Amino acid sequence: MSCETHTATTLKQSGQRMTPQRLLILSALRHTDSHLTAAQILGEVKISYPYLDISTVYRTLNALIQMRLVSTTDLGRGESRYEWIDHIRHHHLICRNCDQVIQLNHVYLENLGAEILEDYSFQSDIDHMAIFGLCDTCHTRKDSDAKSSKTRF
Amino acid sequence: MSCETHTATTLKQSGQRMTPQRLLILSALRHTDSHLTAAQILGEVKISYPYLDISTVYRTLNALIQMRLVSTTDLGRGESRYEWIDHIRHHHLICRNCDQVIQLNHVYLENLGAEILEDYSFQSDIDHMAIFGLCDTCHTRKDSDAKSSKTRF
DNA sequence: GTTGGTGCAAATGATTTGCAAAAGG
DNA sequence: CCTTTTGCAAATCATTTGCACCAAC
Repeated sequence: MSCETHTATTLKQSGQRMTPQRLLILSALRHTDSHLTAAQILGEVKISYPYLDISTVYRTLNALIQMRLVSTTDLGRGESRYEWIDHIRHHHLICRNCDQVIQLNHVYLENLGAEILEDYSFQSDIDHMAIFGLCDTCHTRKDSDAKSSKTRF
Repeated sequence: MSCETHTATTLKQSGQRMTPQRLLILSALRHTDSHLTAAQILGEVKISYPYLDISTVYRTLNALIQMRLVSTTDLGRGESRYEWIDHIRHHHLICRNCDQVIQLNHVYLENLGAEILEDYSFQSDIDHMAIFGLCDTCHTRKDSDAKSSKTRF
């Protein structure tokens, strides 16, 4: 409840309105511990409210992003994923072979932003990064394939 | 020349062919020091060979990516950019306000890959990352706007 | 009763695919 | 020759937009 109230207030401050559709989209985002695509959110909400349109999902998401209540991550392949900003700060390791997503603790990137700021005067959005690569399983498998497996890093 | 020969050899090893189209696409990628979108490559090559089709560009790029001769970076907004892997290893700081791109020296990410490998057994592709944020100019301007500017990092 | 939000349908823009003709090795 | 690559056109897929109607406040 507190969260909905908070969102409603933030919306109001931006001169926007709280609607049942927005409440449902918001709820879908909060009741998952992973990222969701716009299509997934649509599917989720349609269970209880079948009239929802995908365009409303996008419009709502963009509004929430503007207000910094939701974050987007582009996990490649042209599909963006959306996540409620409420969680512990974390990042993602995404296997480019099996698409597995591993959560990466924030400590690994803690200093990076500070260093970049100091040297480049650039304010990095290192809240929520996506790092691609190969997971252990896929890496091992590729090695045994004994192809031209150059070790990177 | 040496580069084209190298590419031709790599192609041959993968059971693929060297065609004039591929040579032109390759050349377009090598004669720029920045990233190019598929459309930009098409435009570039069309100057000398107007029959080239966008689908050929994509097919060629994917072949080159498979062979690890080209890298892709998704700079957001659904457009991928492609770059010849030949350069000094570097990364990009992209201002989400003015779209300015700053090159980031690789040293800043040197340890990250090693740490992640050690702790998560995940082989990161940290060859070429895109970090979003606000450049100095835009950050300063936003501050003076005196909005809800939370400092991140 | 304004103004902003919604659903619908159609547009957009990047990327992919089916297919017959053309070209590489 | 045999197989891959190409150009073209049409198909996808995610996302956006115009518009008339509807609902917050």
